[in-house]
Amino acid sequence: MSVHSEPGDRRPPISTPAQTAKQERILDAAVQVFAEKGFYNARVSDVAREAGVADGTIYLYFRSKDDLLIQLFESRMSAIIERLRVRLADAPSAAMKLRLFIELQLALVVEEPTLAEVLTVELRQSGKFMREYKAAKFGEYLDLIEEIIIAGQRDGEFVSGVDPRLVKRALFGALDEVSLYWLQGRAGGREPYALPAAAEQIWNVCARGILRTAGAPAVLEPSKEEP
Amino acid sequence: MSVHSEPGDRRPPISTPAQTAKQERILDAAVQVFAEKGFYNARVSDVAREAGVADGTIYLYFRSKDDLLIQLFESRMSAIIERLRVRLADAPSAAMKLRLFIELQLALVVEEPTLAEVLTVELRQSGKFMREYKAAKFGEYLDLIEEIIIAGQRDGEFVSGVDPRLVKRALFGALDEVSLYWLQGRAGGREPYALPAAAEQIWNVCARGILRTAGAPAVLEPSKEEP
Amino acid sequence: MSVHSEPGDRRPPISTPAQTAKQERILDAAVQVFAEKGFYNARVSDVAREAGVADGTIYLYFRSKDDLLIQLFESRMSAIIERLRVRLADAPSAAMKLRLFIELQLALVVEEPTLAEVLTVELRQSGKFMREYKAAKFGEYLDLIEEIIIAGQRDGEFVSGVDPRLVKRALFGALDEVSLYWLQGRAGGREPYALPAAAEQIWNVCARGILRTAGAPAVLEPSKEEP
Amino acid sequence: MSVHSEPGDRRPPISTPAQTAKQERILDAAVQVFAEKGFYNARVSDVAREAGVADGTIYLYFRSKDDLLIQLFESRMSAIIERLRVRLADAPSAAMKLRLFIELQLALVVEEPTLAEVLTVELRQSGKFMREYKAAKFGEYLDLIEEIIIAGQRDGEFVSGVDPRLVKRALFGALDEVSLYWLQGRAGGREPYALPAAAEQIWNVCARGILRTAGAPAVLEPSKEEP
DNA sequence: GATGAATGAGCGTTCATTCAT
DNA sequence: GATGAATGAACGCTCATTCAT
Repeated sequence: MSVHSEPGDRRPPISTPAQTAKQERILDAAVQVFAEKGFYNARVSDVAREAGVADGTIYLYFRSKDDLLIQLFESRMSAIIERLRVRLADAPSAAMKLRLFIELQLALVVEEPTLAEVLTVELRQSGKFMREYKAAKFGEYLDLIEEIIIAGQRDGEFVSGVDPRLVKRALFGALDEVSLYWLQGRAGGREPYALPAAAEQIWNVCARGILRTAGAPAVLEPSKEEP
Repeated sequence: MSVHSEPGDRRPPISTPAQTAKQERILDAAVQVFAEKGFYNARVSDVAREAGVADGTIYLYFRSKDDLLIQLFESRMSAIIERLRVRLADAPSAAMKLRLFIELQLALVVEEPTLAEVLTVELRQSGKFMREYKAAKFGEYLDLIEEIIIAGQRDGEFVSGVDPRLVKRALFGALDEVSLYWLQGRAGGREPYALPAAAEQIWNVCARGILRTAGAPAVLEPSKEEP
Repeated sequence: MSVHSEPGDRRPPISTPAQTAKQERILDAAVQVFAEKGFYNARVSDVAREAGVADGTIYLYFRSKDDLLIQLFESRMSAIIERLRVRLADAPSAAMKLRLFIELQLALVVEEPTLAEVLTVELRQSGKFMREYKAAKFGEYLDLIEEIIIAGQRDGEFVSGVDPRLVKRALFGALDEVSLYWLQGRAGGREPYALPAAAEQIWNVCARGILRTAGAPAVLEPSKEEP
Repeated sequence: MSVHSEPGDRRPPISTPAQTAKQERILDAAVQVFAEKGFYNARVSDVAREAGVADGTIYLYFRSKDDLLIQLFESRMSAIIERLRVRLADAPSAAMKLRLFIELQLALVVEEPTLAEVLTVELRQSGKFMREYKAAKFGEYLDLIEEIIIAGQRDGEFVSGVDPRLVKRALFGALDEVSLYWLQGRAGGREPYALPAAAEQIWNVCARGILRTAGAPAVLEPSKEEP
């Protein structure tokens, strides 16, 4: 498999006004198929069948199977980022933004588990070759966290002793793994914890840590009653 | 394979005393190759060449390419778990154990980055089919965290408001992602943070959270000066 | 094949009106190749080259190499059985039918020696696994003989002291071996007997036996002058 | 696979006085294994395991897997031919000899079904490459029949209108196929006819044919009461 | 002589991609 | 643009054969 797209590729991505609906159909089908079988075990013809198009049609909209995964990632991440941006704008403080981010992130997993599965599990799967492509949108996503941390530190809400670049990674990893476990438990008939409750717990740990100490409340109040 | 092959044909794993060195050679080679190319993009003959054996020799020790990955995981995880257990036994408190766990975990990444790469990145890659096999050793690994949390809650060191099953996942995910980013940055010429320093920051967040509040020190002292 | 493949993945046989010509091309090629090299020594790519298609194309029409052999057998035997049925319908008596069967059978070997070679030699070759598949069409073929014997016994033309199930086997075996020898002699530059003449002799032995006895003509007259 | 033995082959067949017992053990094992799985589906290591020797030991006694089959054939056929010769010498007439041949042949199948299976089924299987090797011993075997026929014709016992070269083939084929069916039925839980009774019927057909005619007994008396 | 671990050529099968219709 | 039959490179795995011990 060619990992890197050739510069001389003949088939440029198409963006006809109405026929992009078909491109979207293919992307939706890819989400389903990749979530079910994994990227490497999914065949292009599986995606085609799921999308109700011919195998060759895939190649009118995507350069390759790899490109399908990349565009899937770009497309879905853009929507998620946009949505998060809008929602986060309303939160009055960095703490509230961060808490909301956690809640929204896990809510997304509940609302669109199939998409979440592909984004969390299968995107890692593509290993080496995805890393270059992933960077753009994935970095933008992570920057949402970083911006919150930086703002919180600047405004004195957050301690300054932590590197925002580290925290964004750690928080993303925590949410990702918690989501993954929930998704897999969902498929395997296991139900370890409710994701909304998990969001609250994760926030609490982020906010106050797990050490029991005098003079500091162990848990923050729920978001609705926040002053 | 043709219609005629009996299911019982499978070559059982060998465990000759001295020749198991060859099995180990193959596993080491697999770590290198899978880390470099990813499981799905690695060919069995790549592993054979790296191990300095013929292709067919692989199949004297492993049932299939999949089995090679599974045994790799089992073998390496067992060693890591054992090592962690021994080191953690010395720590005097749950807090110290947890801090040590984080440090040791990230130290492992620095010491054996190739192994870490396979364990964090490529094992997720095998997607659906690895999940069953992964369970055993991976669960054992996660239980190391869970046990620390439970003990800490029982002894009053940790707050009781968090589900240990959730925390173990979240912490693992955080460490995993932080490791992954460090590993990838290493390959890509990027150097975002030193892993030992990252361990300290992660511990601080786990311990005290990121909220700046009066009456509680924002950062815990480094481990050497810990009472 | 890897662990992940669903059992239902199998490509079903296609039966597009015009493209079935390609299936026929492949079967013809398989007859040639199997006759020349034998089933086990023939490679799928040999058949593909002979048919003028790519290797993968074989698998658009046949599930496996084994399936190719099975379908070859079914297809060619069906045609032969049909042809025999039509020709045998005209024969006025059981004796004439049996004689005609022998003649037609050996004539087929002369007309289509390559096909005959595969049918007599190579089909036996697939050993254990063909036995189940062979049963259907092969049994139907043998029943042509059995029906003639039974009718002849019922009508008093044939002696009743022989088991039709035995005779059909014995006659088939005799014809098969005689054909095989002729086919091999053909390839090896030997010419032991003309097959049409052999048909007459076999019929004579079947009809009257080889014992010379008074009161019964040792040989029956040729079929054209039969009253 | 190399079909033809190279003239430069290094390993000449061995015939140490006592250790030939091991060669015999291997041949016996080969009979069992080839009968069970077929020549092409049997592995050399299967034969080695059955014989209780190491894989490599096979190659101390046989040049190749093919050679093992050839020597198996030569060895077993020699024994059978010798045995038949001795028994046939006692028969007083050509007719009695032929009848005895049929009886002995089918008796052998009952006595040593495994050997019979290999000889009738699996030897055909080796297709092209066996043909050259087969000739010698197989021809000698067939000549037993031919000699009987020729003698019978010369002495006026048998009609002269049939080619002995043809009859030997036809009779062999009939016996072979009848044996094969019996052997397969034996494995498949079917029991179509007893082989001793089949011998009598086949002899009757050979002797007198199946046509019912006045002035000639339809069935010959059993062998004990033969004048 | 006997062993059996090691070899590596060989092959059946898959599937991303193309292109004639 | 859409199709899907055709392509053929690629790869996992097998097993006859060898050879160091």
